[in-house]
Amino acid sequence: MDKKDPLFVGTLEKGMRIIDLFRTAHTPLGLSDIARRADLEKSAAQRLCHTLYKLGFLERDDDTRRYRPGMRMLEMAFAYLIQDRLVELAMPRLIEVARTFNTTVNLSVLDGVHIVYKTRIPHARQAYDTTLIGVRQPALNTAAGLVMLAFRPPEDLESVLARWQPAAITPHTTTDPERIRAQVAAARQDGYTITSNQLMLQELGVAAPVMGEAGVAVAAVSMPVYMPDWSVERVREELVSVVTETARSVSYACTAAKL
Amino acid sequence: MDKKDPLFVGTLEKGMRIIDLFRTAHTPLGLSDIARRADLEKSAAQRLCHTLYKLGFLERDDDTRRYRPGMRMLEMAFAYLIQDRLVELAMPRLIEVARTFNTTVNLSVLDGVHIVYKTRIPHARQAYDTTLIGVRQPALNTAAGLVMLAFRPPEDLESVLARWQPAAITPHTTTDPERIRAQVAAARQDGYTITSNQLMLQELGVAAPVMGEAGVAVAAVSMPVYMPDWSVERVREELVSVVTETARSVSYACTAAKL
DNA sequence: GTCTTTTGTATTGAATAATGATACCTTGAA
DNA sequence: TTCAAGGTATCATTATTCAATACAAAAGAC
Repeated sequence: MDKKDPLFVGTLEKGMRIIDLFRTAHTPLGLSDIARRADLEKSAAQRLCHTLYKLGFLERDDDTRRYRPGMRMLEMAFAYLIQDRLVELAMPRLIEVARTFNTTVNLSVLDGVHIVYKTRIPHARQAYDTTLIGVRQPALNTAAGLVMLAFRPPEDLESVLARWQPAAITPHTTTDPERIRAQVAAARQDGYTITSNQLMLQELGVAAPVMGEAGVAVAAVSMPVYMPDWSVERVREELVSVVTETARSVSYACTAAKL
Repeated sequence: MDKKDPLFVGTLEKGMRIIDLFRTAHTPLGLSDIARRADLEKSAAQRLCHTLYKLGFLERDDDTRRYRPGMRMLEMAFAYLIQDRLVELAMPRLIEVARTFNTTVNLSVLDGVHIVYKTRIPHARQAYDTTLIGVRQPALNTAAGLVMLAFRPPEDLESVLARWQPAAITPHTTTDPERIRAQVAAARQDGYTITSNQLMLQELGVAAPVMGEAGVAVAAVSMPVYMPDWSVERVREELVSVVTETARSVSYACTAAKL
């Protein structure tokens, strides 16, 4: 953050900034476009893209001359996940649940004002981007985010609320801080939470916390389902016990593994 | 590759080299270790790691002072996959098959002498690292790799054979080029191939090619199963039609989408 | 189809920013 | 406690990146 950090290698940061563009730009990008978006001189963008291309972190459409993410970016996910004990412990349990109840099951963690999906076992027909790992979503508009904040120190919630920039993604997206506080409080009581129509119409979410040591949530197990097949009532009856049990099972495994 | 490339940004390459270390080092690494493995001066490693850490591409265990992959590395997978039409088209079909036949289903592509898994729908109990995307495996020791090479120009196979460094990962791993040639030829006849005990004992693999335009394989659908539940015969009877049908279905979707 | 604008590519001198040597702290093993 | 190995901080030097520029090649406008 501080520009005067003598150990900070600016060139590397610029390169990563280019890579990072593709998290939000879901389409190939030309050189000028990249330069503009990453706030770089055209020549800098040229050199950095060229380098990333040579290294396999970017691919290039020779016709349009646009760059798009390269397969080395996919391989980085492996490098990350292979060291993630939490996912490793959770995986078999999530698979089992997905298979038994024939639903999608997600594992996510909190990161700033967002949650990030670490694992998704896709099972139903759903939008492509909701089957992918590494997705960021606003914590306060997801069941997983709310339930994690419910089982973390209150200052975490306040911190997220303070930095939160509410956006009404659907007509039913909650944007009122007070309603968020109420829902988090309820989640703390219940041990789970259910959301509806937050980021996508017809979508319901149910989540329960994975607890680490010190009684603090470190992750959340969540299941997305869709209306009209599902309703809040049916979720409460059929899925709440599933997510809470799964989350608890993962929690046990974590503490057993001293994680 | 050429050191005299005037557009090549060495600093960026060094940074990416550090990130890349974690693809093979499946454990946290200290600074000196990183410097050694990436062939960097200690001070360079220090600066680059510091930068990657600040950016969230590395995390740090404050006790051991070791670095490990950061969550931004996971998010890069999303950036990659969100632009991958092939995976997008294949995903619902793979999910469907996994659900119906209650098995794991993988989609992989060829990259040099390796295959890389782009999607895995995990379904059975299996080793953690075989559930992760972005994994690299030697093409000639996987059903997917063999079947892709069977439906590509012969020079591709020769090229891979030439660069191949056979390693007997299990006692039954094929290391004889002639046997590989024979198996690829058979795969071309049959439209599928079955492997056994190649990279893991008790493991069987069956794969069929996803064809792009020009009648060339662009990917492969594969299913791993395990003895003694499964045998080559049972795979032939029950799974061959599944993988070939799935692969064909994905192929159709690809050509329909002009991919 | 021609003209104009925008985008991509190649080259270069200048100076900034990365370098790597070194010295100083820490940590953990002996 | 000592010592070796690993981590951190600092700084003069110069190799590397930088930004300007010129050229080429597309893409749009008319």
